Amino acid sequence: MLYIRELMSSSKPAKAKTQANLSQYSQTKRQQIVDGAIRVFLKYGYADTSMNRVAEESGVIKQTIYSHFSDKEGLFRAIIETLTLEHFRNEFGDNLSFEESPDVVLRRIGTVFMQRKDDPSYIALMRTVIGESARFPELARLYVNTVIGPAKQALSAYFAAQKQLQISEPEATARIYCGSIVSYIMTQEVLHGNEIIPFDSERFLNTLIAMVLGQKK
Amino acid sequence: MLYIRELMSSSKPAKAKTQANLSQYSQTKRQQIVDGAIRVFLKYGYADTSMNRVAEESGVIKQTIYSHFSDKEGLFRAIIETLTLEHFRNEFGDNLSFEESPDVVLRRIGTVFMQRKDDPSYIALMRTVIGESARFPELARLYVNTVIGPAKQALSAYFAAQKQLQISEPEATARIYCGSIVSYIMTQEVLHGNEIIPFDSERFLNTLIAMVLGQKK
DNA sequence: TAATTATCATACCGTTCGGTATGATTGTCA
DNA sequence: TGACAATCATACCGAACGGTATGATAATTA
Repeated sequence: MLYIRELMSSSKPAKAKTQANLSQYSQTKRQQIVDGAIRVFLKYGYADTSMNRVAEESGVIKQTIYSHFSDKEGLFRAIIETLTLEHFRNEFGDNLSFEESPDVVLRRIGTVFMQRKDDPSYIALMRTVIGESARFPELARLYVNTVIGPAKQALSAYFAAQKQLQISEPEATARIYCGSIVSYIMTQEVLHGNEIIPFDSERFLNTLIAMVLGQKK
Repeated sequence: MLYIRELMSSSKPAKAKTQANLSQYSQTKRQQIVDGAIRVFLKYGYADTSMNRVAEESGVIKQTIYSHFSDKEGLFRAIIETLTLEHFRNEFGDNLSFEESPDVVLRRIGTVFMQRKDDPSYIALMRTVIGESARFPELARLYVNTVIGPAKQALSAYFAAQKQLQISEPEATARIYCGSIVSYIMTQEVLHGNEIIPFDSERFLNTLIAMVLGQKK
């Protein structure tokens, strides 16, 4: 009953105790738990999520959760790690072409980025990671390392490579570009500023792109 | 025992029941509660703050809290409202001079803004308002209305007035300017990115200012 | 000073929490 | 099919929660 949780910690591919996987029956249950926990944790935050509610939402009994995860913290960490890694996969897929003209590239990655504002799970993840960044600083750092860092790095390298743009501070420029969009989403969606101080997202993007492309050395 | 809480709701100046204020003795206790509650709520968030802990931190008995505030939610709302209004007072004090040259003005407000990254209570307030923005959307909207809105509006008006800058989108530009700095603080301080992806704040500001001043029409 | 009012100390209420125990039931696989 | 592992149902544990009751003490005000 205990060795399951060893296999699952940080979702390593299993260590071949008897066979490869405790396939299907158990894995399915684990996925149910993860799916349900994602919904509940992202909706209510860590402190206000009860394990009873997770069990209910997952369609699983509480003991089953504790046979897959050590405790509430372990489950929460696993959930946030999973979501963070998923976001990494999607962030700057293959949008950073060095051959197309910069305005096309900047607009495409800006648009893709901006689309996240309509994804409730993205909004909820931002809120949760930030909201729990005092209690779970290591999860915040994971997010920085996995999502923000690589995105910033990739865009920074792009700016540095596009000599005709004459960008003397590629990293700062990359931070400004991404940060502006993040802040826009934060204000309009996370903080519900939508109806209070509305502003068209395309118009915002246009200004931002013009600013980056038009800056003097 | 009940009329105290009426007087205090939203800190209106009292309705002259017998006299003006229940001066000192009671007011002092209320301030103790608010001060203690600020520390506790900002540190642990709403759900993980217990009224016992607030009482302990405030040096006051639990019943005293409930004679000044209706319940835990009422206390939390009062605390966040207080802090939000305080931030409004300080945000763009008198830094938006229309007579000095734009680079001086932009640098000054940028520097003042950026200094907030070293203020733990500012960091904690950001974290709390965002973290609780699902449970307390009206507090998030209050923050937008009171802090973000006016700041954005003032800077936007400034950009519109400085014709020589040829800024065709003053509001978007104001959002980019403030949003970049907020995002910088968010990444570096709130999410503990300081040691992971360090970047000098002055260098960041220099790039941002140059970008805004140097943008083409 | 006398009466009023707020705070104190302490104990309590019902509920929910994270986590566990027990034993029956179901799925997996040799 | 039989043996074993995992999930189920249910009940329970001690602790902590938000909030209240009671009665004594200290501060305010008339």
